[in-house]
Amino acid sequence: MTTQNKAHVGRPRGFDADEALRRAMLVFWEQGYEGASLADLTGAMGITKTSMYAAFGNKEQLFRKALARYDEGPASYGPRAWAEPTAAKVAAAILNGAVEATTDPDCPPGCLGVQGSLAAGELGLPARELLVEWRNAARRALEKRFQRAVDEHDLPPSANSAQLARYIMTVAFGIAVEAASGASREELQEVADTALRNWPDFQRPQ
Amino acid sequence: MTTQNKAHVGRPRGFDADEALRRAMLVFWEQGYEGASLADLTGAMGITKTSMYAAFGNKEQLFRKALARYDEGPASYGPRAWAEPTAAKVAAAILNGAVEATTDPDCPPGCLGVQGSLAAGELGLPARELLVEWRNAARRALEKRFQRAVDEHDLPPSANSAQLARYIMTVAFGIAVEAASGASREELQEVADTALRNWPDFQRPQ
DNA sequence: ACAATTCGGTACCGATCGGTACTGATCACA
DNA sequence: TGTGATCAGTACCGATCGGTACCGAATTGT
Repeated sequence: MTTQNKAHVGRPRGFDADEALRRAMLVFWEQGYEGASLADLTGAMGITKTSMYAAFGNKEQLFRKALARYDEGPASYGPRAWAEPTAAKVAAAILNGAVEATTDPDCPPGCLGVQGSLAAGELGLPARELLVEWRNAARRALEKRFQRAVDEHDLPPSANSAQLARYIMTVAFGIAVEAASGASREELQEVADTALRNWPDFQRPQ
Repeated sequence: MTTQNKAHVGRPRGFDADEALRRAMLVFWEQGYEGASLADLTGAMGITKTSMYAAFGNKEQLFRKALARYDEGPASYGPRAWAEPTAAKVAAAILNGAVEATTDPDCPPGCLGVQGSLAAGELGLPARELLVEWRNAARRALEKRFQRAVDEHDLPPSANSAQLARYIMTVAFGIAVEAASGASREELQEVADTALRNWPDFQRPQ
């Protein structure tokens, strides 16, 4: 029923569930939730439809687990960024991480959390709402980190943590769109550097 | 065969092709190319499947025409922005226009050129590539406008028109993603204002 | 050895996909 | 008023959609 080991009765699983999930993640990443058929998924996972249903539940739950896997892997730069000592370094780590992750030659260009399901028909609505929440959760976490920086006098008292977080996330998501449009890592790194020049510390008085 | 008037023989069309195309555009905008079924489209257009095929060709051509309609309507702020007298005003018009268009209460949130097809399966590849080209064409037009500003000494000689254009387009596309995530017009206007503060004229010497 | 249990695979489910042949009604032109 | 062209609609096409029942084979604890 789950991917967890349970009682040791019966025939053991004949495939690597983690590796299969990783491959499913790549298919969702490249083709989106609605664009990835079960035939595409199970073909890439190297298992049959029945094995997929037994191991992961159904397509929607497979997508949820693939997104969790994405969080632990390609998107893990996010939590690492929040641990940076200063808000400026946090912002730089987010954008640099976004550039790297969206242009990783071993993965599809772009971001699963963006292109996995940005618009969807009726059947794809749960996946779309899952990603909306995923993106907003990331933004709220960044806002929280920036607010802490204000409280610690790392950012000036005039800084608006919600506004800064939304700006950084907007650039990060825009980088993901540009990567999906074929932009290179170098080109997107310039975008990230340009965006980071617009930081409160560097800002001239209005 | 086309939406144009031709010879005046036979029974005339019984529906407004322009209005039908507008409604199809809204469906593609909200549900994406793959998420919009022919039943969804023809239902919203108020016509039958045969009428749609006779008037627009097929689903892919309907999408192309819906995108052209999007260019003439909701995305028409782009060419208007390029006509602004200075590069700074061009950039502001682009981002302000993006904020308005992606949060128009009469249209789905976000941008058809982004969420219409950012990732796709095999059947949706033509639509995806069409939008990749659409986004890159917009960026190249903006780059051209900025290069003209450099030539006219509106922008400093050190300005990199390609880099600036990609930065502005990245923010615009990020705004579209944020709008699709539920961000309000006011919140996104702050993002646009923040991004515009990062303009060469305002930049402190490095 | 036996029984319990889970495996992976085939075959199939009803529904929907994009697309089309055909039909009878409806119009413009002569 | 013919007459021919085009309309909108019904019915249907093969293929694929996500999902499931059932199967013999394989591996476990007893």
